[in-house]
Amino acid sequence: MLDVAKRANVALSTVSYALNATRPVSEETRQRIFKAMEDLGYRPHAMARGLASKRSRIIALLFPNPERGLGITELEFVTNAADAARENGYNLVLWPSEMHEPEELRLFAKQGLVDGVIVMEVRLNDERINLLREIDFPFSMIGRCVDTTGIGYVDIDFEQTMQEAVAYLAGLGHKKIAFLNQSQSAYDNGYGPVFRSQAAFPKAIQTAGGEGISRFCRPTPQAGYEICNELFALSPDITALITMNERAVPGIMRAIADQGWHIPDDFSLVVIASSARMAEMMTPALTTSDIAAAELSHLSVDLLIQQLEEKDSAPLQKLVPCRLVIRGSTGACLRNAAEVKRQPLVLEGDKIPE
Amino acid sequence: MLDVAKRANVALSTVSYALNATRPVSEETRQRIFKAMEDLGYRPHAMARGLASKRSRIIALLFPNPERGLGITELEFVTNAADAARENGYNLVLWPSEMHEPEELRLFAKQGLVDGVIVMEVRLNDERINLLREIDFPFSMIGRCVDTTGIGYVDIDFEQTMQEAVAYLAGLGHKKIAFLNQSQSAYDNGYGPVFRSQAAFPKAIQTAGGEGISRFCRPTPQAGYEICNELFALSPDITALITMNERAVPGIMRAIADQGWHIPDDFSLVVIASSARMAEMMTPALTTSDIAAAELSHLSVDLLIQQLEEKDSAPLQKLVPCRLVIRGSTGACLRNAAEVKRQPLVLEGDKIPE
DNA sequence: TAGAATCGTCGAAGCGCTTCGACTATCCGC
DNA sequence: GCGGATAGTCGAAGCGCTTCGACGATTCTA
Repeated sequence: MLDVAKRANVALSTVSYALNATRPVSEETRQRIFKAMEDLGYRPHAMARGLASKRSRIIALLFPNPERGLGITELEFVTNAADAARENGYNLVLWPSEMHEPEELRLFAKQGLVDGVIVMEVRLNDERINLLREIDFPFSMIGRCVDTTGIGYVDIDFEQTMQEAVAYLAGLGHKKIAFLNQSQSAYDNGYGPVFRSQAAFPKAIQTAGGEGISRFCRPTPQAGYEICNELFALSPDITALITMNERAVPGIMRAIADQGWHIPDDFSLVVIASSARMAEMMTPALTTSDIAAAELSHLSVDLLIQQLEEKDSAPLQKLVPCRLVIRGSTGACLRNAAEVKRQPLVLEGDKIPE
Repeated sequence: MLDVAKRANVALSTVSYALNATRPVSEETRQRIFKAMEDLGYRPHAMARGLASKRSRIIALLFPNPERGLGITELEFVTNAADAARENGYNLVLWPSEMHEPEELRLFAKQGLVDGVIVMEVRLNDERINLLREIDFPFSMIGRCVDTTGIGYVDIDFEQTMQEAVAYLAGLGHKKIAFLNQSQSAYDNGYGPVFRSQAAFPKAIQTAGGEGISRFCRPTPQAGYEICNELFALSPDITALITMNERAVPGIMRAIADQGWHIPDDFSLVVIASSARMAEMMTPALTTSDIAAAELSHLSVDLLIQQLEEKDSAPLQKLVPCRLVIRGSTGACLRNAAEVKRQPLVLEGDKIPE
């Protein structure tokens, strides 16, 4: 840096000002400095910069153990967070779940390596959040806890998402709709999506009219199979099912087939808070309500960085609904129609070149 | 740190020596120092440490755009790399594909933010590797290029993986086996897995006896469907198919069903370089050869760090075969048997609690 | 038992930046 | 035409660590 300064005939500090725009520098000098940097192939040293300015321009993503779901959505979160960070001139480090213990987290926060963190898979009552608040460490959330006053978050709009899914099915003529949530234990542990969708379902049913029935279900095909069998035995008049349990889907489809029903003519299936990738793997391709992972992820990063750079601005909070994508697993119920016109099978996913 | 030193009645430097074990410190003093650190809740500042020592203890993962495959494996790579880094006292930053341009990469390497990088999805002739070699920046690879002299890598052992898959099918009595690779363009672009598996297939067939036929296929259900139809028209005596093309699988299964064949009684299907998650989503659950993503990822990190810490040790190179997991999509071919005993349908994936 | 080797510790000099206070030159309003 | 802003620049003091050379105190060796 000293070399750059010499070559441009200015003081060391002026180079710094030109670099960070922290103080005005005449256009002419600026040009000269940048030219010198170019000539010398100079790059400011990240560590030195971080030490002196007390801002590392690194943020951390508190990443959960990828256990539920298919993992594609999680991957999208990660890659998009890294992208968003990069666009803002930041770096993104991954802090795996082993670091989420409050004590560990406190230590890492104190290390000064990162300027702030993004917390994923926030529980309704999350001790990580409590800690971060307590030590006044900057953060934003993907998901949200109960008391969100004064902190920034983005989350899926479960109400809206559920509303749309139910309305769509009701519009198709379905009168009795089932909802298969994730596991009871996830609900008991205060996992937000399970809690919120569980609450949103009856509301949506009420709005749309008709009848609803909901169940929890462990994330396995077997569990999906069993619960659906129970459900169909109890209420054979169910004609459509909404689930947020990706892992159970093969079991659900199996149970439907066991009833002698054909999707979508006899039974409609929609998977919410899912991903397009997985929907396209099934036959028929599944109607889903996809998580806008890229958008959520980008937003959460922007939120945090905004908080980091302008301390005055009120933290943003935003809900993003899932995007309903209609594929081959939904339609009007023709189960008891005299003459059934079978729909052609939909093989989706042919939009990706190569 | 000065406070710690005072409290323990030693010099600043002695605290540093105790912390890093760079010079001997008497057990007694050490105890006193650590006690003082504990009392004061002291944590060394990562940036300062990095600046002074010229080692940031941060490594970067050059992460590809997740386009092919289902993304689950990629996710495993990422999370396990972060874990492995943590276990070694390192942090892992993600460098998305926008940073892979040689010029970008050169700039970031110069910034001194990271000590080394792990390159994923290495092509046979990869300019990122050429650059890193040229500027003598520490790195290791997941995958490998053509000339691997003197550099550390881990990769899937495609020969072994293919060998096992073919041998397994041959052992079941299959005489004519097809292989559906990924796209021709991936092959032309020098994408290692496509290239190596393409070479490994005929070899494996030769070893096992029997007949083989292979095709490239774009990663879409539609493409899988079309190519299989061609294949079956050409050689109706094919009784088993191996594919490395996850995205094409629904189309493949559809084509098999269109022939009136039933899996696994009439036709066997195995997906190689895949993931358990996806196999369990299909009905029947698919026999796969799973990528040991966790192992590969861990190894690549260990490799890099070892290189970083002891410059003398020769770089390790290691091939890890995929793990063949037999599920419901493979069996002896009963297609022309007089009396067919249909196998019970396998619904897998019920091993994950909750 | 002298000299060498080793152990444990200290003080000080940076690492490559940012930022603060100070200084000069220019511009404005009245 | 004079006081007070403001633009543009400089020098120096750190940021919180590591590491080097030095030095007294032990222990070992012939």
